[in-house]
Amino acid sequence: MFSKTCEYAIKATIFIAQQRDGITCVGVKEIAKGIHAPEYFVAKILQELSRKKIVSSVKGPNGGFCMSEAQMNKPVLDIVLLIDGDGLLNSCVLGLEHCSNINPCPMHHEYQKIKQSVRNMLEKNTILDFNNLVLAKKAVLFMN
Amino acid sequence: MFSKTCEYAIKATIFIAQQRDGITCVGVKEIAKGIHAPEYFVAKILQELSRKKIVSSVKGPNGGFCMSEAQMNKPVLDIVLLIDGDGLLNSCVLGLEHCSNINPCPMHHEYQKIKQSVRNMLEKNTILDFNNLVLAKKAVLFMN
DNA sequence: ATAATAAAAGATATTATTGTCTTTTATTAT
DNA sequence: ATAATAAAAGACAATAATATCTTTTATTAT
Repeated sequence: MFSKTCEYAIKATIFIAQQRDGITCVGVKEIAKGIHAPEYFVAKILQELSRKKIVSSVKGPNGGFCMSEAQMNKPVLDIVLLIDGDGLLNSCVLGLEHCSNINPCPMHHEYQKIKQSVRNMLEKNTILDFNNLVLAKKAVLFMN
Repeated sequence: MFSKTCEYAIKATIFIAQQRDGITCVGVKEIAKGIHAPEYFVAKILQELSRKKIVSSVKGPNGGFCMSEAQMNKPVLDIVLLIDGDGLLNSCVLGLEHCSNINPCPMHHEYQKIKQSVRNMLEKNTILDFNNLVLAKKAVLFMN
């Protein structure tokens, strides 16, 4: 479904959103531990997320990553589009170049429904929504 | 969604199913052209499909690949499970090891619905079903 | 029987993804 | 001002996915 990079990106943002004040920073090390992901790799991903303003970053002592309320209220779709592109939502499930309603691949119509429900679920759920589940201990970001 | 290998596998079987008599063989070259896929690569994939009895193969002159009625009536899910495994249907969307209803990742419940509709669509549609669309010229296996 | 055919099997090459390490730059506390 | 900190940037390494080529084996038409 998602690339590993995208999985880490989603989990990292949900983790960062645990600091609700929008000011307190979380370092890469802590994030990597909190989502059981390779530290250097999430560092790279966070660079990209920071460049594209999905998260904010602060250098130096007490630095790290944080998110404003506005950033937390973005749909998870934003992250997916940034990292994996729109392939999941717009590409043909069988890889045809110009698959469409009028010139479809055999799976096109069946797959349209699924695409739509994927888009819908990524659009309607924000990073904050998912973080709320974690804060309420109704969901986790890693396991042993 | 699917790996390239899996996309080719699905398209190749749908293409082979165009020979409805279950006897007439189609060669790799023709299949590769018919689905716009690299010849040697589909050859490899067809080897695996043949080994697992998704398709039948015949060596020598007039040889190639064909499918019996029983084979055509298998759900596309069989191919997906063989090539990509059950990750799409059983793995956690965020990559957690033991994600479940009682110990879920934040996206778990939302994703369950999608997984279910993917499984459903792969289970209820057979290779023959999709081939019917192609025969009826209501769908294509390649584009220019 | 023999030559031609086509898949099976095995080996190799290329590219993309994932993961790691080092150096540089900006910030902050002292 | 300076040293310590932590992200940014760039380079590199390992692995997996995709793609290609060669040799072997089985089959069939002659």
